[in-house]
Amino acid sequence: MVRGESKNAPSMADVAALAGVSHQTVSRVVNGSDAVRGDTRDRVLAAIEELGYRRNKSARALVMRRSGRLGLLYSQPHLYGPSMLAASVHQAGQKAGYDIILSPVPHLEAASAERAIEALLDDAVEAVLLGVSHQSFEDLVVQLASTVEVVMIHSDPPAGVRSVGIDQYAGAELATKYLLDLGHRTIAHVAGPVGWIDARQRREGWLGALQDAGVDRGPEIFGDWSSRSGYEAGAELARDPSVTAVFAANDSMALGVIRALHEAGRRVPQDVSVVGFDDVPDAAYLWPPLTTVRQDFEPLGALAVEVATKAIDHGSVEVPPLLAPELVVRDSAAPRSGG
Amino acid sequence: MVRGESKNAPSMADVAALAGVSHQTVSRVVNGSDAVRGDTRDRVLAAIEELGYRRNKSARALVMRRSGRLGLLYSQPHLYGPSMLAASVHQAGQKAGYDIILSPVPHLEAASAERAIEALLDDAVEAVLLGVSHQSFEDLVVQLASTVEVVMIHSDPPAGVRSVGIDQYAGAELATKYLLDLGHRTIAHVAGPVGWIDARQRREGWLGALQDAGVDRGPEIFGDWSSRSGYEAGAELARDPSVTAVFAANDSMALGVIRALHEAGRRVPQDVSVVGFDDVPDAAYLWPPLTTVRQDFEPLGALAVEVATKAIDHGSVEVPPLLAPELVVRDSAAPRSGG
DNA sequence: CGTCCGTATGTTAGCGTTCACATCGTTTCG
DNA sequence: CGAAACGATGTGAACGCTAACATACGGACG
Repeated sequence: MVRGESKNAPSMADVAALAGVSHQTVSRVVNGSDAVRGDTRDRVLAAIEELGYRRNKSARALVMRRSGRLGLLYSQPHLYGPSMLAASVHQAGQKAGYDIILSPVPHLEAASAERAIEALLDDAVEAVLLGVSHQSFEDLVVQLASTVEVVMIHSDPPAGVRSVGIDQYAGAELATKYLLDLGHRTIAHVAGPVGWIDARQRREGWLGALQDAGVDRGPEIFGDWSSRSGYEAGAELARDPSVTAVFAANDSMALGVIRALHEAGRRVPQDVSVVGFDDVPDAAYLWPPLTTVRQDFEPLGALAVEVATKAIDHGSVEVPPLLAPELVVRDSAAPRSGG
Repeated sequence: MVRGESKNAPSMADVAALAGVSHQTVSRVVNGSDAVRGDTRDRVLAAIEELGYRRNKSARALVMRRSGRLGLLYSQPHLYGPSMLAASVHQAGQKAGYDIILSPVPHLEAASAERAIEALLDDAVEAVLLGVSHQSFEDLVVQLASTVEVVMIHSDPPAGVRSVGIDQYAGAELATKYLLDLGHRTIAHVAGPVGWIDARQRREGWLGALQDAGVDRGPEIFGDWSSRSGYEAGAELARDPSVTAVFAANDSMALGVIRALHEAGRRVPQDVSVVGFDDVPDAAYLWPPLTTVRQDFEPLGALAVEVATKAIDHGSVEVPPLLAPELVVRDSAAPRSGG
């Protein structure tokens, strides 16, 4: 911007003066009231155009006592899932006429999350969407909910909390049953870190499917969502010849497992089958292409915004059914050989 | 939030009444003025605490004629780079006392980008950071810059435009020289799509390094950043036995290339070396681990915010030097065999 | 033909904050 | 010891908007 060029932004009064009407008429036009005669409206519109008028949201928020803003807190912005969630919430929010404040918290310490929530509250958001499905938030939510509308994005919400989610348990079950159907009987699990709800749900889905099939649980190793941790888990699992299949709690860890298996000379999928979770865009082009469980974040974000806006408007505590994930079969899992 | 529970949020006047002072004194305390006696300040602070008072940003913005907000427009929110950029800008902004409005545009059509910018302008951002290094923005920027401060995040900015960036040319040069040093003489390039500045710069870096070495340019194929397009390019390249090295313009495409090479029976790196760009977190755990060019988004975001705030405060048009990327050597590239 | 009503528009107040200035008590110093 | 200076606090107005009410103008109706 060239220095000194900008005069003060035009206000309704300026538009009104130019159009030869009162500021209230301008307000009516801007807000689409039908109590304005056609030619008056046209004059006002022309004045708005000429001055480049833009309604001042701060003034509006002040007098209406509503910010028109929704906040989304999300962790792990370096991962595909959270980023997509953010994008889809943003898009859905725009469509619903809300401004969305995206608040990524890179490292999930209680302190930084709480600071981020404070910032959101300072911004007077009308609802907080919590895209942080970590245990440490379950207490926080209750207290937060007394201040502002809250929607958790969560597959296993505490009772009475507004939430939306994708069914992580069902997804894990899908993956595990698939491996079972392929004839595998020792299916290891590389779990997400303790404390993460999705990690817990995926682990329980794995456990549940095994139990339903009457199959003993395979070894399990806890990772931290990173491919590095998957690699380390894979190296350990590779030493156990009874393991013919691995279900990893996300695609990154699955990819680390695959590398470790390669290095140990165990072929995927001929010797060991691997299934991931998420279906990141690259999953289909790994070597071998990764069989995984797809979650679709588009409808999730839209649903979250919908629930939030309903909560704001009617105060309803609606918990829509969990969205269903989907198994995407590719080459990284195959029938158990030599069985 | 329990319906009907909330009274109106407390205002300065409420705090003032409780503390037995005027609203102006409360204002002074909240803004850290030193012209308040210690015991008065304590009384005010206590009242703030008791009422859970929060300063109303809208009212403040209205009277100060400043929103205290910075907007970041970024495309490709599904990719690692843009997401990290967003996170780092957000963090740096917070630290600098600005609210950051993150505006991801999923599909880069002119219409949606322009709508996103309008939204940012409606939010009265004091500066727009443009994390969209696409050609189609170069015209837009000029016009936008007459309205609001603009900072491009861009490795090859138009003259006179405030910008920050990572040196894409240098990164590509690094990668190509490395392959050259390894003895490769036919180095193919899988380029990013036409129109993207980073794609252009990386391609030119490849070209430049070859030229400097007096080596003929290898085949080049244009992808679209996706692993799918990398796969398709790789399949084509695999048919050309003279190609012993491939430099892909990002890690996703590199990974697609590797899969295609695998499928064609050409070993990586024994038969063909592959180098990517970005150093996404999974790159180190692919099979084989990917040699790539790392860009660090942390300092980039911080720099962008710094330039923006300086522009707001002093109107300076500063263009700091491009940040240097770094070659990360892993296993996917090796000396040319049989040479 | 005067009254009533509906439609289009204008007027006033107030949202919660900051800024500029006014006030008041207390110290300082000739 | 009185005036000046300073430090702490208060008062009033204004930012740009919307809500509520007031007004003006016309046509319908008895």
